[in-house]
Amino acid sequence: MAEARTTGPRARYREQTRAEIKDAALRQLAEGGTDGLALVKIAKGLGMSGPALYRYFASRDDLLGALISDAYGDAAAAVAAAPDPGTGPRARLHALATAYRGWAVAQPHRYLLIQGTPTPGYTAPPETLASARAVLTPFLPVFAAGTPAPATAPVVAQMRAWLAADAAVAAWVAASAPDGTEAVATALTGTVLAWSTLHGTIGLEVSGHFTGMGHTGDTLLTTQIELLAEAFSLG
Amino acid sequence: MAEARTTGPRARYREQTRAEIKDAALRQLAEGGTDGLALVKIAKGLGMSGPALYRYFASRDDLLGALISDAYGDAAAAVAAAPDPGTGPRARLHALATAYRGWAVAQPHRYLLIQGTPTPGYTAPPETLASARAVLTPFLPVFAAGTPAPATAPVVAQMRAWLAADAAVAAWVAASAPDGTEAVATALTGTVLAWSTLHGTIGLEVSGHFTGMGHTGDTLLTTQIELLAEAFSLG
DNA sequence: CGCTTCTGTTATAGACTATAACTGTTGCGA
DNA sequence: TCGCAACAGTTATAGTCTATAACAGAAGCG
Repeated sequence: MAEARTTGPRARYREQTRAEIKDAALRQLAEGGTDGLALVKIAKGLGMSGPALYRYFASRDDLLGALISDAYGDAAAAVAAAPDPGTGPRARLHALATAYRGWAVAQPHRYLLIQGTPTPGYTAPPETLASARAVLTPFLPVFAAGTPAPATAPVVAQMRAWLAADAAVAAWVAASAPDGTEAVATALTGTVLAWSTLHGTIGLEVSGHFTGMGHTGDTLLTTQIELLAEAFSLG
Repeated sequence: MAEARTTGPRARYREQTRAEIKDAALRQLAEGGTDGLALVKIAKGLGMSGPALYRYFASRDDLLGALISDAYGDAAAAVAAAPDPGTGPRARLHALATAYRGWAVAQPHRYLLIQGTPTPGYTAPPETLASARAVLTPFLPVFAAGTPAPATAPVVAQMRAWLAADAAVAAWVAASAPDGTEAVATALTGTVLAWSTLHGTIGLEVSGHFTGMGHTGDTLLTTQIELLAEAFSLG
């Protein structure tokens, strides 16, 4: 391999082929789950044979990692593209949550990719962690102006400690809530709670645990988010 | 196969071997994840060779299904064994939630087994669904006496409709909250919200998404549950 | 006491990941 | 413009794993 070029016609063709491979992989993923993803089948589908794929992805895990990274990026874009109703943070929060759920429900297999843990000892590469953070970034300003309920005090305290210890996180949050340390801690607290709430409703829905039950993921999410908005007295 | 006997020394030996296989499988699962589970390795570990395992489990999926079913049963037992502080529903709710999280954190691989979706089109067998329901049963009476916040109205309405349409669910809930339809709908609403909350916090924690972040799953869960208790005005 | 059922074996087919060794092609610079 | 180095693709092959087939021995039940 040794540091492949980044420009020129060859690099362009290479990127295109990588994209085609990922497309085919996503199609397989959509119907067979992670187990259904077989490199040899992808290759056959693209008219090439077996080992040729290894020119583009070092291994099956490498391909999966690329798909995960893409999924985070795509999810972050979907959330970032959420409309701002312009009627205050509460409506904005609902818009963000709806956008995230909409993305997840439209492509469950990609959400499952994000949700899952490949292997117990696995730790995501830094680039992926940054993408994961990007998904949550739009939530920060929503909570910055909120007033957290007394029950959230323990989490707020932990967030304060985290912000003091980790400069990178502090910088990330401060960019979205530049109104002083208290607002920063509040923003981070609300965002983490929102993250957990989103994962609770969407994760269960996407995993099919709601089928045959008398409620929709839509209603459940809206209600949970509304409770969260009230806990922060959002206007 | 054809309807194997259920008593006698042979059946007993069979059950013991099945248990040993499942034990070995869980050990593999704990270190290698679902992908690390290889029937041939399990067999080697038990001193038998390869295909012998198929006398006890029809396939890899069959073994995984048994593990999932066991996990649900074990989780339900852990929740059912949660202590009752005796100081009202709010403390009881915290005790139930803590018990569930404790079980999940102690054996993450088994929680991931429950959480995961084997394949997109997969639907759990009825026996497993019943076990899944058993996990939530102790939560029902906690919410039966609560007063749901206005924001939960849409979910309550859907629960009412579900109860009216599905007699089995109605019977299940009524056994834990026999005070009339309104209390029944409230109990079911609270339980579903609690389920979602639990999955949100525990799922993220067990999947390792909290590592390096400045908060603990413990604090986050307690806070979320406290917010839920307030939404139902639990005493 | 013999037969049937159950448990285990080896052999084997088939799918898949991954590497090795080799061949053809293409773009880039001297 | 021509040569070569980097690259894309091939077949062959090793190794792992699931699963079935065919067969051999042992245990229990009537």
